[in-house]
Amino acid sequence: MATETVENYLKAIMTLAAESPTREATVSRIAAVVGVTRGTATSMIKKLTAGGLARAERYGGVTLTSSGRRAASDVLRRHRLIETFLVRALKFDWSEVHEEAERLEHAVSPRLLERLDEFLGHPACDPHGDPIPGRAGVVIEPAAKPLSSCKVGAVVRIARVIDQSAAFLRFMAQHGLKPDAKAKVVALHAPAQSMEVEPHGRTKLVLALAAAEKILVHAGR
Amino acid sequence: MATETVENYLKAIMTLAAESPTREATVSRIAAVVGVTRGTATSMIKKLTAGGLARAERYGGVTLTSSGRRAASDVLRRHRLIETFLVRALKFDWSEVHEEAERLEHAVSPRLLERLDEFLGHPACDPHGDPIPGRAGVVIEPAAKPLSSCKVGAVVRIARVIDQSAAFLRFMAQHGLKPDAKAKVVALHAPAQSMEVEPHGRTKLVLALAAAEKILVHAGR
DNA sequence: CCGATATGTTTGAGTCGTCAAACTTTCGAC
DNA sequence: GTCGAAAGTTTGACGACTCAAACATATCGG
Repeated sequence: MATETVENYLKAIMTLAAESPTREATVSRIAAVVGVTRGTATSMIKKLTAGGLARAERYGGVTLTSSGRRAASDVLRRHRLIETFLVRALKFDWSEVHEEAERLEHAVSPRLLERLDEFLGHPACDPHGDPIPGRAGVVIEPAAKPLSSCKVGAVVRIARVIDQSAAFLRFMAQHGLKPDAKAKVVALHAPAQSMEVEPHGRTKLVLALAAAEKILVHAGR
Repeated sequence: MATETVENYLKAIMTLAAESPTREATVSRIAAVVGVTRGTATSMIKKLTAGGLARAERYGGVTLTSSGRRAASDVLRRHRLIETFLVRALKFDWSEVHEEAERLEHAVSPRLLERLDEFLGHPACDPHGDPIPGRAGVVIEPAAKPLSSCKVGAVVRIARVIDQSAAFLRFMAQHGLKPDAKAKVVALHAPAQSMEVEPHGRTKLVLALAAAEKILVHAGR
């Protein structure tokens, strides 16, 4: 079994890869996500490659091997099932659960995890709309595009919230912007790098495009 | 915040002290409970005393200071609330929860812990009958005596099961010997170091006195 | 009282994950 | 094209925890 630290690096690499499928994960980004210096990340990545979990060429990007992907999606499965459980069963606010899950994900046994999954009725997504990998490591990434890419007048349904900082999530919830909620793009202010959004049945608000990029949506109807 | 390792040593010292209030915890026993060599335990205990969590005189026993006791009962509180939650909410068998809790106890935040406590209705005891320390670190050890000390004919109510190995707990449950269950001592075989016990409404069984020592009971009625 | 054995301590070494700082390579702006 | 900043790597050190093995002390049976 991979150590807790290794699991965190794997998770970081996989989420970075999912975040922008164009570019591979870089040492700097991995270091930033895990919260260590670049040097530490380099040596840890060396360990991952030695263990057959990742591939990296010198001064190049980092990718997971298939066994690395399997291990990483297992961590993600644990993380997201725990988040779902905390929200659904223990009535946590979705802004609180990320850090809790960050620690718990390394302490749950396979048995406990399956119990949670069953208890929750095998959910497909966590409270932020992130897909929960299956037991076999299969992730179904629902096709969704950033809110920032939507045109004025578009009606959309929130699919997923990428930025999971507590402050951002509280702000989102306050305006009714949770997964499955509907909203309309009412204006775009290119010079100000912002857009105006009206959540269904709520007062409209202004979002920086940088923020709107962290919100994935389905074309609504 | 004490490190996970430190927490485990504190827990070991406190449970050893509670187990036999006559003798102080010894280095060997602590090492055995934590699962390290004596040398390791010695140096760790030195660290505890340096940190003001324990007192130990050279070649003498180990005791917790008041702040050590507070920290230790906090760990115990977490451990036992988690066990209770796993059994009550997630339908785990009481023989399965010890190891789960052993890992989870280091990963729950104070916030999550209070949520659990509330969810469970502030339970006083865990599934094994072990008292759950209060938030302030107060432990109410219910007066109970080992089953092995009971006379023939005594009717008792199970208070607490000290031996928490999965095999022993499964055996106990199989015979209806769980906390609050009633049983009668039907015979004592001193030469064989065993006793015969009849759980209420069940067929009687033979227990080694060493095993009966690990079962605490109230004088029944 | 004495010695064997159990118990406690010290030492030297190893692993894991980390940092700071020096160093190397890459890459984009000019 | 080159030069400087950004990104990646290496090195040496450290803290936390552990072990094995040599050593010191205590204690119990006779």
